[in-house]
Amino acid sequence: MTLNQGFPLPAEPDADRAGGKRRDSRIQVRNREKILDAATEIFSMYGRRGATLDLIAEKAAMSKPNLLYYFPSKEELYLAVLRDILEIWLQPLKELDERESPEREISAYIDQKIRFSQLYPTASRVFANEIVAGAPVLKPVLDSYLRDIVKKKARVIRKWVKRGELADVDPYHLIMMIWAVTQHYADFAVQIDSLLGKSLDDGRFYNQTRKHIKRILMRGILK
Amino acid sequence: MTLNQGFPLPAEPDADRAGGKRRDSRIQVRNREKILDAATEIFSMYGRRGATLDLIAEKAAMSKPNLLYYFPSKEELYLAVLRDILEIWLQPLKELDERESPEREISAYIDQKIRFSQLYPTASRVFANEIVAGAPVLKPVLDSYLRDIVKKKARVIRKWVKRGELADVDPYHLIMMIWAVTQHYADFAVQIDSLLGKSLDDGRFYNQTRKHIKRILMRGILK
DNA sequence: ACTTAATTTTATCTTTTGGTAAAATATATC
DNA sequence: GATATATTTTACCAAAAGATAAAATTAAGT
Repeated sequence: MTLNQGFPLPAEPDADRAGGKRRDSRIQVRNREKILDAATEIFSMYGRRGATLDLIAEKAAMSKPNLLYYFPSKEELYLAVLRDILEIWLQPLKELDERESPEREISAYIDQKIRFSQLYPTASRVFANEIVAGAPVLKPVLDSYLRDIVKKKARVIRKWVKRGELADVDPYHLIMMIWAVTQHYADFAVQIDSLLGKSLDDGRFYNQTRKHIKRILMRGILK
Repeated sequence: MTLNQGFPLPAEPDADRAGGKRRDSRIQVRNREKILDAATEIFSMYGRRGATLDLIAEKAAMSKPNLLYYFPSKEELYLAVLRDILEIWLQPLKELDERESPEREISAYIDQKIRFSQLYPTASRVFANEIVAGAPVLKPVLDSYLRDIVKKKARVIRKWVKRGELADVDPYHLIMMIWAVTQHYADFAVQIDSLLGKSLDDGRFYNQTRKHIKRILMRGILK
């Protein structure tokens, strides 16, 4: 889990690469990934401010200065983590296609969102934490990039409504609702586990959840 | 906003009151409330670990030692905040009554939940933060108290299904869905604001949201 | 007004934390 | 295998943060 290209978050200084020094040696790649994974986990539990480099370093099984050799500061590390998450978080939304039926597209969208919750629950929690905290870092991205994508997709949904393929729903509220429900299973996983003793890791539960969400939501919005 | 009696969270030492010293002077009450409000706000933004006594003291407009005169430690303060929140957070669920129609009861429940999001968005965020972080403090409560209430209410919903008043929905998933959607508007308020430029403070938006959620959800679950 | 108890302030201490410097070690290239 | 470069470790620092002690101030009860 370490994608990341040209993302709408200020990219790392990245002075090299263009400059000429070689980068991305095997060990470089391996360690950066190890750190990003550890950081994701720690940030998901303690938040941006509550997380400490000591904890992250320990989880990544390396010394703190060593960690700082790869990421110049805690803030930079946090940014790197967010950048990775945002990319995969956004992907599914971009794929909503008005030329297909809303039944098929929205169903597929829900599938992708719940899949994300299953595959990257900690990442989802880092993102949730950032937003709940008031998006101190992501606010600019929400205000520009995300805003544009959502606006575009709201238009798609509105088109479906006009064509009479969908009940008269507000596109924005519908999107919020899908986000809320699908992310809930990752973000509030402890609660789910306490109440049901289950998690999305359990394939049976995953499918039951997926189908249940889709059934209620689709029934609620299809004509 | 400072209820709190006999809550399923370890109560503060509270050595006095029984002992004999007078408590709860006017100033005592006022300051504890001032602190709890400030703490709620700071904890909602920075989480349990990220929040600092300095920030809370500043927001409460008093010195840090003065704050510690009222709450013996940061952890105790956090507990006090959580205790208050949990009480009002749980209330609505307890009221689900099988003798009434599901249409009426679930509709009322959604109303109460969204009301909570409107009235106590920061409290909702503190709670969200605690759960997203893995419920380090609330886990025992989730595992016992909440579990029992939810189990009881799941039974109510199941009864409605059996009576044929409700579509064949899984009670737990339904409750999760309602929580997810209603809390989303408080917990992810920044995101909503970025995308729609609206918040539940806006009465018009509040009602539109409420109706929209109810429309889709009720359509999804009623026969 | 005077005494006692409650509240607030000032000064301070210790631990934690983000971060640096510089030496030591490992890796790659020739 | 020598040399340069990349990586890791050790030792450390300054600021932040939770907490305490004790003095100073304010409020309450008589």
